[in-house]
Amino acid sequence: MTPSKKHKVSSLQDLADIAGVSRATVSRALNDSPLLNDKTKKKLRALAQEYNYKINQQARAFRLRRTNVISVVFMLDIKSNQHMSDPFFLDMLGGIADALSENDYDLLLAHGPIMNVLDLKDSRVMRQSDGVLFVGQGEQHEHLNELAATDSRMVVWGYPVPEKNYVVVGGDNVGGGYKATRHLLQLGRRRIAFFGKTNNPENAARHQGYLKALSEYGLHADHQLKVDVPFEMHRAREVITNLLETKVELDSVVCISDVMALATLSTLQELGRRVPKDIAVVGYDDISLASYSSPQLTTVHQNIRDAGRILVESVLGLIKGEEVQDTMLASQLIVRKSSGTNTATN
Amino acid sequence: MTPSKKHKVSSLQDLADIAGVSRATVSRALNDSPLLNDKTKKKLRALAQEYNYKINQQARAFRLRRTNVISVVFMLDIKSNQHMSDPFFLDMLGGIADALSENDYDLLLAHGPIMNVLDLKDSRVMRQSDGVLFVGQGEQHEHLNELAATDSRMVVWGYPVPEKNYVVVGGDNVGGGYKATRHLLQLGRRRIAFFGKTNNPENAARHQGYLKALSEYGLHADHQLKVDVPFEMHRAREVITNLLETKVELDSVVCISDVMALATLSTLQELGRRVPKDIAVVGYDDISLASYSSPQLTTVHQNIRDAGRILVESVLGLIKGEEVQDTMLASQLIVRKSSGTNTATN
DNA sequence: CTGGCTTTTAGAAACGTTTCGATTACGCAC
DNA sequence: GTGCGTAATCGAAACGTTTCTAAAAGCCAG
Repeated sequence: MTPSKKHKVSSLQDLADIAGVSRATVSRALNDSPLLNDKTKKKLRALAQEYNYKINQQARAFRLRRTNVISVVFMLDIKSNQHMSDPFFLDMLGGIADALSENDYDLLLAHGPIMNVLDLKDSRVMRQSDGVLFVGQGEQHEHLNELAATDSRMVVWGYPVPEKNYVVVGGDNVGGGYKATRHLLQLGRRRIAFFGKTNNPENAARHQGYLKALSEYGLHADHQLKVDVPFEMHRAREVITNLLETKVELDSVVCISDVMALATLSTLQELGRRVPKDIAVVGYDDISLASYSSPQLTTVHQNIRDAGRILVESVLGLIKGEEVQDTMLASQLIVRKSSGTNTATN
Repeated sequence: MTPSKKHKVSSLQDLADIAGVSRATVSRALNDSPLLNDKTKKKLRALAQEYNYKINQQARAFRLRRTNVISVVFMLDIKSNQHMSDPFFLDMLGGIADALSENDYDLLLAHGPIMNVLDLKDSRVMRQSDGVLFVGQGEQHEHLNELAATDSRMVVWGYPVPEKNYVVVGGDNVGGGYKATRHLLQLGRRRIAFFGKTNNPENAARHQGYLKALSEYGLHADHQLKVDVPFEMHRAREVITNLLETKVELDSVVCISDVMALATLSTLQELGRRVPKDIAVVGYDDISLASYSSPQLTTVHQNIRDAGRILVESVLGLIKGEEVQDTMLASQLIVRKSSGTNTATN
């Protein structure tokens, strides 16, 4: 039933011996070289199939100096205790993984937290793969820049800071922050808080969008309304509780991520505030769990599948030696009401 | 400032030439071979450092027939539209990644959904790595068994079904399902539903625990209360809404996962049921977002970090040729009340 | 100083692939 | 049938490592 395995075939040479050709010929047949005529190719491929011969990938990688592997590094914010369990990362990872596999590349995961990106410089992560994708910049823009100086086959998900010399793919963070804030303003809210650290370029850009919307409405930012809410649930709860106790006036919140928005939502409800009646909450990322909360979360959506595809295309482009441009993906506000009906606006 | 790079050193031979020794000696120095005396080792290592020489991992992998890479495959349930964004997977992935990096291994991610595990047989995923971890069995126990017949360096997270011939690490699913259900029974609930498909061994075991608890209280299961709730939010909503409209009596729910529990929670609240007063909900997995809901979710916790560590230890054991036993990790019920105080019970 | 032992280093082969330059086979015109 | 140009295949080298076997060096007793 299974193909006969008369001999144990474990190298091109074995197969060549059986076929009575040289191993160069077999190699060419399997790599579809134009130097071989079709009949020979077909014959040899059939033979390979019959003997269940599979090429030795290690030997191939060695010889070709190419692994067909891309590393992915997640830049977590350690200080504010963001851990990898933010579903946004998983969505991103899935998008990247799909795009890679479509291009016949594998994904090597470098798990954080990474204190200093430069430590990666000579690690297997960098040298065992053909290119690297960084998800997020954290506070390490300078280090990333330095790394890019020696190894150019890297692409970063984040925000294009001015003096960078690496390729960036990112969402429209300014626009996203702006739309989220404008939405609240249009609903008549005026005391809009901003929750989350702005210690990395992406978040800073979102905050910039927030400021822009405020100023369009002739408001200026109240520094009491900008709060560094940590990612850890119980600490977030603490901070928010404190804030409300200080009697700072507050009718809505723009959050740096959906996870933070969900923490906020839960805390507010426990403290007896009605959401969105007393305090409205807007998130960022549109993780699938954002629609699982009650009320469902209004949030800023970025197309993560596109992001993954473009990140992959960009790094593969670099590998091929192409000129690669930065990309900015659109951000879209998803307005959800507790009724369960979804609307998208711009 | 940086170490002088007089020559470009790109192989052992180059370094050997500089040092005036053979490349065998350099290789031994870097691999800490007992055949070399310490002085020579020290000298050569210093030289390697000075010239910033880094060993060629591809060549090494080729020569040693060992990659120091472990593949991880997530077995998603495609039919019920479970996608990878379940944070449980990310927690698991993080645990595995940490344990691997402690052992100086890298992680190759095989992204699902995989229709048939046997398709992986000759893929790079299997052959480019030293071993494979499967997270979940899905409905593919038979295929996994078949795969294990040809390649024994695999470990599966799941439930030890009787005729298996692969190593299994898993939580105490029967116990978990039992504790969740008993908790509700102790609170006086009697009409306890079970939400989720039992088409894979893990979930089936949880359901078995559910039945066990019921029978201890002299109840037998009402088939109307066992509901195949899909993972997709809007479909879950539909199914739950339908269930409630049929006027089936119902005072609580045991869910197959936290994600499903969150969907249930949200739907019930939108339909005007009070949770937990009218209907209590218990989840499974203890994802970090389980404490972000309102009310916070009571759930069954499994120590994912331990799980990752044991999975990794098991597969590395297999690689070393050791005899590896199955492992079952304890499950712990985490009781959360909306007050925000957490309690653990057994 | 020599012989024999142990410790240290060298030389060479091997892993399986791709590819360059060389050789053979083929088809066609004369 | 010979010569020639082109198409198809072959042989050998190379990639960088590890490790086996052999050789050299060092040490000590006599």
